[in-house]
Amino acid sequence: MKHLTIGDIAKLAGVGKATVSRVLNESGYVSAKTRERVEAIIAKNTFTPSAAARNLSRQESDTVGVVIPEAGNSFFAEVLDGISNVADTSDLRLILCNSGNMMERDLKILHIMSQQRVKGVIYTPAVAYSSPPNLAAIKTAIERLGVPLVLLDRPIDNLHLDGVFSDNFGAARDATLALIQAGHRKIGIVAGDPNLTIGRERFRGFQEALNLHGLPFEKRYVVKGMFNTEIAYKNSLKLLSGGDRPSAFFIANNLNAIGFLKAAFELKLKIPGDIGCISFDRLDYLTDLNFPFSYLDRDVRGMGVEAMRLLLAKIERQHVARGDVVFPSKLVLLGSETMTDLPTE
Amino acid sequence: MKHLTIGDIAKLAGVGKATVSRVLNESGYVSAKTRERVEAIIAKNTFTPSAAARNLSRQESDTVGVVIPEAGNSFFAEVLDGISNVADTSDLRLILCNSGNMMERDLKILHIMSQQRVKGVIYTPAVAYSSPPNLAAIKTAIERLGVPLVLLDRPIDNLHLDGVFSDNFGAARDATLALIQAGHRKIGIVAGDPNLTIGRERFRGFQEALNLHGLPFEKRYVVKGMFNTEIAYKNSLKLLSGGDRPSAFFIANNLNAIGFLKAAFELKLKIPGDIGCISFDRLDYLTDLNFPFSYLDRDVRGMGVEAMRLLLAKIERQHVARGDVVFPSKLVLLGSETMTDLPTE
DNA sequence: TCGAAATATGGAACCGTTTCCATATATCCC
DNA sequence: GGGATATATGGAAACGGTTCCATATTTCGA
Repeated sequence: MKHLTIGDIAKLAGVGKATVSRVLNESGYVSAKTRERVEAIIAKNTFTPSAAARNLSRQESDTVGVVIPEAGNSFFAEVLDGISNVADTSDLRLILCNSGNMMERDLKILHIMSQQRVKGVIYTPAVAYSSPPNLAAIKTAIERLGVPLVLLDRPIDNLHLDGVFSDNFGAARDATLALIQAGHRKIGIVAGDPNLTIGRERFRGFQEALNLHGLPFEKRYVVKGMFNTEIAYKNSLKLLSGGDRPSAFFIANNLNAIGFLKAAFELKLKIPGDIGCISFDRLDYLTDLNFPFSYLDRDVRGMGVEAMRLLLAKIERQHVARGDVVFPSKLVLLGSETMTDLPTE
Repeated sequence: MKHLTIGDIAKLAGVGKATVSRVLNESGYVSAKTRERVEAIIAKNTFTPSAAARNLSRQESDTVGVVIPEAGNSFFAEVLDGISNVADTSDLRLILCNSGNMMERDLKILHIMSQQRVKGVIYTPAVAYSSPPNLAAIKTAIERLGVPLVLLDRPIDNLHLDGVFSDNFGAARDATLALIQAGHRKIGIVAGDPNLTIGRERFRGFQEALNLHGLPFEKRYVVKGMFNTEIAYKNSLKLLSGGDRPSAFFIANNLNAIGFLKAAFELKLKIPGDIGCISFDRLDYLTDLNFPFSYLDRDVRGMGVEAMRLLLAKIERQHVARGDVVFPSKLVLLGSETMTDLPTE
């Protein structure tokens, strides 16, 4: 299955390659007669121009790179939906890479994107690159890329890059305040990944709320969830089945919430009643079903759309004013944060 | 940000372009001394070879295309996770396109894939292409593509193409039989999209089960779900709130199930008890939480992995024996299919 | 009617690789 | 030591487009 080339078409139409190129791109001068003849030949002969040749010649590609850490995570699926829709209307191709939350793959992927000469990259880093050598590595990888880059959801420590983020600190604080408001005094957290800034920020927000009310921070009420359902489940089970457990939890994300809920249900704990909770991000199907579970709501698909728009702006005007987009989180209280029993103290 | 070329490296190292190319690809003869010198130059100077140039020269690309109908659907997110992991280990790039279940975009996307000169395509069609003109259109689009193609989940009517599928008919039949087994006699269906073969097959399987037991097929017990949560919700609400409703439903997929459950919950119907049901595919978070909802289980991620493997096999040996892979569906009965009241007849 | 400007077209260089081929040198076996 | 063979290397021709430039023709205004 050999492909016809622009030269073949030119020969068939009895014109020069340049003319065929002009017809294809609707650029420059071409007489109506010639245009029609060339178009007829193309239609009859199944000609598909090679993107590689075009990209090489034009010294630019028609693709943007998308790097996500977990393709299976519904959060990123929804983000991707937003991204792909904007890409489609802008006639851009998407090269998708999945880091699996592994730093080494992250770095390798950026190198791949560079080889592909993408016009820009939307990037959710696998880790926060906190340690100096790692930071240096990611920094040079991004510099070598040499094209606009937009971070999505996760910042990189000590390296300011534009992106679409959330107010993780504030939202976590507000959620925790809502628990306090509801009467809880012994409050725990199903914490996220401390290797990620968003994990640490949500943790800080949680602590801040305790501070504001002079409540003590108890290390034993911290469940390591790691933004992972399985880990959150196991560790929640441990704390919840012990004698001394908090009356409420702030849960750092949706995956943690599922793990936590699984443990709670397994122990026949009632929510609310035995235990109150609020989680960061909605719980997909559960929320669709009006399951009375309180959460911090974000427009996830919108974040994808906005990331792509920001990237396009940066691609067009090479020096767009530095602008983070911070998406608001709206606290949606459906009852799971409440306390059935009055506080005992 | 100009990129260095192989020629620049060659000049710096005092060798020919061909030699640099040999070093990069570890092909042909290169003396150890020369190799080291070239590698040193490359390391020092940040050289990233252009994929476009390589592809053009080699007359083949390093990418495969993935066409999915809904990036936001968790089913495809999980499939994509499987696909991307295999692609990663095979050092292939993924070009992702999202048809949004629209036929026209489907066709346009295949054309894009052709321009990209992908090595192969994993393709979930937006529709079944049942009408002759549409069938002709998709047929020529695929022929023009001229590379191996693997269908995923959805066949194309009257055009046999290899792919990774499920036994939709048999699984739907067995699920419905399980409802009958549980004592139900008035059984409805929340049907899928009749524009899709999988929608029709699941419908047929449902009818077959009724037939096997001499139960009448009642058109008024059919809820049009269209594999869409919102539509399934609205139409379920209509039937469920009426006076004459079935005691059980076979639900054609996960999105339909969410819509159906939302309606049932809203009407305070208890499952099981007031109503029994089984759905095709698991309900993500709900299933994770051991929600007692019966479903037909498939290894979704595995389907993605298998599709990619099949594609790779076809790419390597151009004429791999025609082989569909049919993934089994396992019926997982957790109670929602049961009947609390004994049948009245 | 003439010259400038607009329109139309094709040749050829170029984009950055790979790969074929020719040539040169090193190695080896008898 | 000499011819066959293995090793090493670079020049040059692809690959399939785009675009600059030169040239030819047409249009148009004064």
